[in-house]
Amino acid sequence: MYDVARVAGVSQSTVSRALSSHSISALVDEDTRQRVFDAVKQLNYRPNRTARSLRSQQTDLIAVLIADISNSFYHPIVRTVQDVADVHGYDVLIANSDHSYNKEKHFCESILRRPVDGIIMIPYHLSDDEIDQLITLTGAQIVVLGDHIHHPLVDYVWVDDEQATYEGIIWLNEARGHQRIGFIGVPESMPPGPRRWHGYKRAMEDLGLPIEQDLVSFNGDFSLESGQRVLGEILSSTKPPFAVFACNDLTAIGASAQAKKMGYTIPQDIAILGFDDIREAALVTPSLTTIAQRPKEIGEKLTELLFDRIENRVTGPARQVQVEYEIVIRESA
Amino acid sequence: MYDVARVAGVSQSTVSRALSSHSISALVDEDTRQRVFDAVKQLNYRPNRTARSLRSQQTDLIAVLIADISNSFYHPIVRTVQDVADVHGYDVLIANSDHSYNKEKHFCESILRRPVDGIIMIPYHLSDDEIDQLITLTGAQIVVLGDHIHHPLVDYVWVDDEQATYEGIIWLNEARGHQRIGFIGVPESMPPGPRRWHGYKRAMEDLGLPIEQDLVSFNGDFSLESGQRVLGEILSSTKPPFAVFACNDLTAIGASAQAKKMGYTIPQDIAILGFDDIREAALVTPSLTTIAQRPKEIGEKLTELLFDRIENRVTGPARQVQVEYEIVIRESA
DNA sequence: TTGTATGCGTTATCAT
DNA sequence: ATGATAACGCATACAA
Repeated sequence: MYDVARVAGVSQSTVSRALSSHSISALVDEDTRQRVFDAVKQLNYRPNRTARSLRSQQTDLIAVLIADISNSFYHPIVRTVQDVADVHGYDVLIANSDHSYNKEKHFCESILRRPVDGIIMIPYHLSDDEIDQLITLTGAQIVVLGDHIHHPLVDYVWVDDEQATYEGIIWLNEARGHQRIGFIGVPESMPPGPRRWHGYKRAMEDLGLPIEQDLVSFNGDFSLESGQRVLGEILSSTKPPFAVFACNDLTAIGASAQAKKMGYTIPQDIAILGFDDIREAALVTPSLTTIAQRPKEIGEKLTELLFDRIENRVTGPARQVQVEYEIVIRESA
Repeated sequence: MYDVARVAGVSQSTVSRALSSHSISALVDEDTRQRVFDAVKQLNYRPNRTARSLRSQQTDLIAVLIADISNSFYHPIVRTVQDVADVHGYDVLIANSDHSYNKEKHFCESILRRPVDGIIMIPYHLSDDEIDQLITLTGAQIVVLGDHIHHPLVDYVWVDDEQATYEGIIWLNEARGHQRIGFIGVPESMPPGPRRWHGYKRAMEDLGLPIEQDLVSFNGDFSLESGQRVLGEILSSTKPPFAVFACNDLTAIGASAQAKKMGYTIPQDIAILGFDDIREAALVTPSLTTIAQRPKEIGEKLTELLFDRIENRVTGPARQVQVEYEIVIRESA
């Protein structure tokens, strides 16, 4: 910057002013600005973001915490975040939580050392208090996907997956005639799991259907492998025909593969309903009937909410944005 | 740091020394170090990485440039990079090039503004000169996947996909008896494309088989959609039976879907051979016969090479690491 | 409108 | 072994 200043025949602070985009015009003479720009070009000068960050306490960096980069559900979300962030001149840090509370805490530690301007978390196990601490300690804006948070400054995007699951189960009964409907879930500590479980339970109650213990499991972990394993466990204690709702598509696809491997026909012997509508859902055979989320829209909303706050367009209380879902009927149920 | 110094009853510079990990022991008295650590704990102090970066010219940040986060081929690679980087205390920036030269240049621009300690590029279109410039301008270490670079300081990991493709084509003929073998490729500007094309051509020559123009296309772009489109184009100008090699699995899966949609049977009417062995390859029906790469190993090697240099264990001339491939025989060919 | 001077939180050089 | 002190490259309060 000093070099630029020398070439342009001005002081370093004038260069700084000329280059700082937010203080548009007014602060520096048009003629001076031009000289500075010429010098910048001539010297091929680039501002150093590290120095700028140190001084301005702003990093032009956002972090995205997802469960796992290899779960396709997150791709359209992350990709949208990356693209929008890029337009705003921001870079994107991506970390995986593997649905683990410990890794989320680890993530917070990282963020404490390398402050970012904004954080997007999907999903998250942190308590309101922990989120609050993260905010006050780092000064970052936070937006999340999910509705189990109530912090005055944390905007969230949410999908009513309790109701979505409810409707899915009702549909399995009313449209497909299933009486025996199972549930492949995850431990209570994995956020969207319990909500979907409640939707299932409510639906079964409203339908007057018994919940068969043999058809219910919380041993999944959102992975394809866990779907295979859990369906195997179920089949070792009870026999088809039945239908089963899997907490996400990866699990559903695993369950489907396992059922096929054990010689059962889908959906005749075992009907399977998933959740998410990831790309693979349409690719597998039989293709997966599932409750579709709209990840691109989710990504857009999250990023919008975040930049609204990062760029100070919004300072008021937490906002909520709901994104729709829909049942996509394919072959597995 | 000043607060810590006050509590520990030492000077700020002593705190710095006590905390700087590379200057192990020796520099500061064990007793003093302990007092500092206690103070750090008591005050819940965290070093500020931005300030550290400004001073040390080291960012503890690496960037990974991939084509597209939604292509599963990259997931195990990226995930490995993230995990290893985390162990080293590094954060990972991820950017998408969409196989576009312009976006790669854009990426370089970003990196120029926000220096990183290391860069992993897969794939890349940049010329040796451009890479060289990136290195001298940013001081970053660079490692790449692919062998079309010759820079004295850029280590690379490579898979002999020319030979892999060659063997794949030979296999289609010798093991499966195909005489008519097509090629779904990409424009010459997309790095691994040409290498695979050469492997195909060499195999066809060695087999004494004619290359039918109607069965060859460079209109793909590594996407699923392009596979559908290109196979449609091929089918509009010639009729099965034939076999076709697709430049990557996504394209192969698209082609497979299109063939099925148009009423053809795989592999009887149209046999399909892919490249990569992404997770979906085993999931689709018919499951995809493909040339498997070892993405996890690729990720490990890339990260190893990179940190060897970042952490100054290696300073010599560029190293090359070759990773194996193998044909995975499933149902599509 | 421009320049001077200061400090953001570290690391590193130099004395002591 | 420790403590002053000077950068690192920039943004900004204040003075001119």
